[in-house]
Amino acid sequence: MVMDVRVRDLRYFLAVAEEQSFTRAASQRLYISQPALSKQIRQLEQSLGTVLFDRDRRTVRLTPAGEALLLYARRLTEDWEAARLAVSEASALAGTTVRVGFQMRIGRGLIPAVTARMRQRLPGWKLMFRQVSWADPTVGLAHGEVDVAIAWLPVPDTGALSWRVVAREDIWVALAPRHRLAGLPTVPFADLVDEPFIALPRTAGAQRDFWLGAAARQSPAVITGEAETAEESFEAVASGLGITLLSAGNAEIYHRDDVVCRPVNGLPPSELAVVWRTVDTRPFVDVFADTCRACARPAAVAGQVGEPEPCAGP
Amino acid sequence: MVMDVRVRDLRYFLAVAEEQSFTRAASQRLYISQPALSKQIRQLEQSLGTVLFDRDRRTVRLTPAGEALLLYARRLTEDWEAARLAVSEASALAGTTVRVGFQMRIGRGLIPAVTARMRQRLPGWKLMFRQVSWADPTVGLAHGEVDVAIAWLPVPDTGALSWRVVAREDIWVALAPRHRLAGLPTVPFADLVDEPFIALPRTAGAQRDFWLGAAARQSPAVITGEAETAEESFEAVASGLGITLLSAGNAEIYHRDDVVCRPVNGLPPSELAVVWRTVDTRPFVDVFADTCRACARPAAVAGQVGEPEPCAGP
DNA sequence: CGTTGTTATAACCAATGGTTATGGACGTGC
DNA sequence: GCACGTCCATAACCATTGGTTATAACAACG
Repeated sequence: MVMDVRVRDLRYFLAVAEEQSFTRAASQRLYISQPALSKQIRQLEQSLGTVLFDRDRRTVRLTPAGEALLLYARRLTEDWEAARLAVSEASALAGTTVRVGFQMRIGRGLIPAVTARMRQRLPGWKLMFRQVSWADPTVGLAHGEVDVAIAWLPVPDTGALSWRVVAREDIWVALAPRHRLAGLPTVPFADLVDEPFIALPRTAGAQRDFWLGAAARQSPAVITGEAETAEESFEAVASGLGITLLSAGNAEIYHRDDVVCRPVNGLPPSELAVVWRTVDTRPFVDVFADTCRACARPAAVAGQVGEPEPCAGP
Repeated sequence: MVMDVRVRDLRYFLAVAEEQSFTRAASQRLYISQPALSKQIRQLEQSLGTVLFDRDRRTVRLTPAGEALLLYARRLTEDWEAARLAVSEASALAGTTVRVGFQMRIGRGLIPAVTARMRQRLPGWKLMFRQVSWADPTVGLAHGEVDVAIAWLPVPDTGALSWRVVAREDIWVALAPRHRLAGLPTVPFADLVDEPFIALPRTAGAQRDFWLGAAARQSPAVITGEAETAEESFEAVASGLGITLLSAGNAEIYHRDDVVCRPVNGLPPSELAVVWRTVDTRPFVDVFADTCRACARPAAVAGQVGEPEPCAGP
């Protein structure tokens, strides 16, 4: 029987070895419960066929077998870290993948069209999609988790990011079916200003404000919950905890029976854009952005020339 | 997010890289289904944030990132193998663990008694138990998987193994509840000779013969199934596929409602022994064997002086 | 056009990895 | 001696992961 260790098992082992305590290693280094750690170490011992720790009620000490594993555990975890770095570098240098960040489902036929176009313009390249939480307003661009992003504006307007609009849509509101406004065909935003809202995380910045309708407010919104993903947001709405704004297209894409979506009057439309780091001169980034724009609906891009526009935030 | 790879993931990756085919790697190298392999490689790619294989309907080729991982994957799998060997050697040399092999549950109060005694005689040592299949008549001793074993005789009588009897028990038979002999208080073996038996694996050798009642047979047994563990054997008996012999103590230990056990007349008793490699001079092996004998029931060891006795095999 | 071979995806179930609750052993302080 | 706190192990339970079979889509070939 070949026992295939997981680097995490080795991290667990190292934590216990260094802390000399299951409880402290679990709670202070690994952030798991003590029984989970006890169980994992026991399994590792059984797989290896030997005891790695001498357990005394007061102390946990490495056995000679445990000492032997200690050296290897350190080496293996370091080697794995080096492997990940090598893979990341090779990927970036060889450039066969475009990593695309997104916060909400893209839909709108955009990705199939872009994928087909990219296949012609950059043969052999692949698109890899990464969902990023609303907590990161740069949609993974700031820390290089992705190469490009498909994001709802506004994104941080510091000049670090550039974008082109690929869709423009009216604002809708998501309500619980029993909400007093659920029966209206259209909802004036004035009727929503005092409603409890489900907000984006604070770190979302201007995006949070936009989706609270800040452009049409004179005072802060009433916030009864925060959500990091659209899924979390809809769950909160369905439970009656609050309401949330969304684009018309997303009202359709995220349709569900336990949430009612209605058009809202009195708010500026929302815009979906392809976003990239301004300093990123890698050719595939341009190709991707151009391709997205070429695949966008004509009405969405009229009048937008790719320059950052003033933020409507408070 | 720290991604903790498992050596098995790397083995999967290496198999695909070398076969250049998911289907062949899955079925011929890894013995898993193709979709499972597809899913695991996809997950590895997502965790690393890059594509490792360019997939074409006809071929699977490594990307540059995949090539980078290839080197590390080989190194990590080799390092892990070296780690396991180092641990095994350290364990054996340092000697803080007695690995005890067994094929059937030991019971009979033996292990608690032995554990307590060993704690006094070898402070700091631990017992680690390994269940070994009936396919290995040496109960893990031949290949060094264990240091000592608690096994039902006969074990291979080549001189390589030594043993001391710790329990002696009459033979019982396990029958399906609806079996024609299930209602008898005691069953003569003559009534069982033509019954279909569940046998031990062929590789079990003399043990297989013993538990088919070879000592009282003139012709081969009728065998309708084989089992590698007691659990498998009982399942087959309960399903009506055949019958099996067992010791009196095990009839009690393995009691279950869907199997009837009855004493058998006409067969020599069975013997449970502590077994070790004759050439194994490590002191803890002697200590363990002595301790087992000291804890055995007096009636079991009368007349047994620890020498290998003639095998009753056919 | 039909057949074959390949990888991906879906639905489902088994196995693994986590949680909280509890137990037993030990040490310390009163 | 008793009460309490600390520590690791175990049990019961649930969520997540890893496997299966079935199926779909696509490309190549005859």
